[in-house]
Amino acid sequence: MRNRPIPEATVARLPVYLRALLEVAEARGELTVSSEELAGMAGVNAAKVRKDLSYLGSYGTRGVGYDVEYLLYQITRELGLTQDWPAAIIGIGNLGRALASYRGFSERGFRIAALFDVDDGVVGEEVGGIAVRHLDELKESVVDQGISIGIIATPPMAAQEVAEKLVDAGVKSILNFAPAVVNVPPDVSVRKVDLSIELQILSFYQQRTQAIATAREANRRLGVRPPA
Amino acid sequence: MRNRPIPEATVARLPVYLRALLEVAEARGELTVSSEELAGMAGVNAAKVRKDLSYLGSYGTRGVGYDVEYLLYQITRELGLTQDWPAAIIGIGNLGRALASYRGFSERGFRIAALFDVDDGVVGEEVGGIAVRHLDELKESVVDQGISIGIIATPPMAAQEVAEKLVDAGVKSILNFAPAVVNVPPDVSVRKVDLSIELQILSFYQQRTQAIATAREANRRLGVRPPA
DNA sequence: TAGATTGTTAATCGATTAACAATC
DNA sequence: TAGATTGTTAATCGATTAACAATC
Repeated sequence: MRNRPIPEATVARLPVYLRALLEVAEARGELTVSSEELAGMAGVNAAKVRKDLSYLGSYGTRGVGYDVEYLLYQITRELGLTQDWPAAIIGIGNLGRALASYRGFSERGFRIAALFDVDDGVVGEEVGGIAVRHLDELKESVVDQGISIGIIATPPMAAQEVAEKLVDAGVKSILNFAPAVVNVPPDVSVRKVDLSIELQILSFYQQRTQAIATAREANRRLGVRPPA
Repeated sequence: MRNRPIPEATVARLPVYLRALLEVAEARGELTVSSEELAGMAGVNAAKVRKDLSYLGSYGTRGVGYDVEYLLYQITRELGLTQDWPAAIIGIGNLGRALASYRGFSERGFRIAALFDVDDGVVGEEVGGIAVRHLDELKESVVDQGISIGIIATPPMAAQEVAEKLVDAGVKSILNFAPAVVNVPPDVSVRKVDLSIELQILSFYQQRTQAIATAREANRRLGVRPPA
């Protein structure tokens, strides 16, 4: 099934399959991989893997599996990773610094091309081999360096303003680490990573787990047996 | 509607409403807030807000809206944020350090209670006011300090082993920053934050945006008019 | 009462999954 | 051919949304 828009849920899993395939390719020996194996590595079930991959086209062989190299290439291409998307980080605080020196980005083919801040104590400093520039130079830098991804690592108050500057400079993809919702035109993609929210969601499930454990303990004391 | 399990999608949005409500409460003046306002701040639609909040119980007043303070309390309680869930970070590299000194956690009520690494060059060092201990002391520390959340910030190779140690120590909630899938028993919750995967997904949408722009440009040149 | 806004229903949409025919 | 595994169908499930009666 070609040329149908790929579901969002599938897009979100493609990078997971990609990583699993890279692992298989590294381990060598195996030239093909089954949906069952891939599912195990990705932590999903095999039907989902096959359905997801079917959106890219019919790249498997019945009775055999998927050619590792070929599938790697197809997913890489589908995700747009064959192209260079230089990124800029705005807000060079603790988090911005960690992101700027995060090895994982360059390993996965993403190039941090510029850093920005508004604090004169930070502007000019070199972080991870790149000099921090003033936010006022954002637009110029985006155009000159062909930056296509903006990574917001500012305090929440500044996030919306920075997002607007990025949009004004022509950036169409934003990764937002600031604990704030930013509003952008519909042709701009924003993904939000909020560390505190992740912990808060975890807190909910932790509480639930504990409630279950407490109930079980109460039942045990009362001599209630759980259903077989 | 009480005592129905709250949908996962709703749980994931509660922290967003919480943040919006905190903003409203800070701005004062307004003692109540409508689903419409809340939706605007959270970046969702009003029907979703009302549906989500209805899972917590009927805490709104028709024709008036939601009492800000009361709703704040209910969401806080529902998420388990009235309790103390001490967290430990394992892997004190760049990311681990950033997380250890991340203000957002303490602001949102999460306490980083312990840090662990296996590198003798790092063990003993103090990061964000806490001495890094050796991973071998994990279990002891988890029990002594009542740690209930484990934050994995190790290289991918170590992630599974660390997850098992956490589970063995009795931890039921794990936040995994390592670019690897970890397998845990079904009673343990894992949330995964993968910075590279976020960028890869963004790359897909960036590519799509660009493809659309290119197609539009081609149409323009050919004199094709978009449908009104 | 008139206006505002919730809580809930029901329709719709999208994602998941088991099952199996197709086919290597 | 027999065994293995894909690709696709169809059933099911869960999430979203518009609409509106209930009610402040």
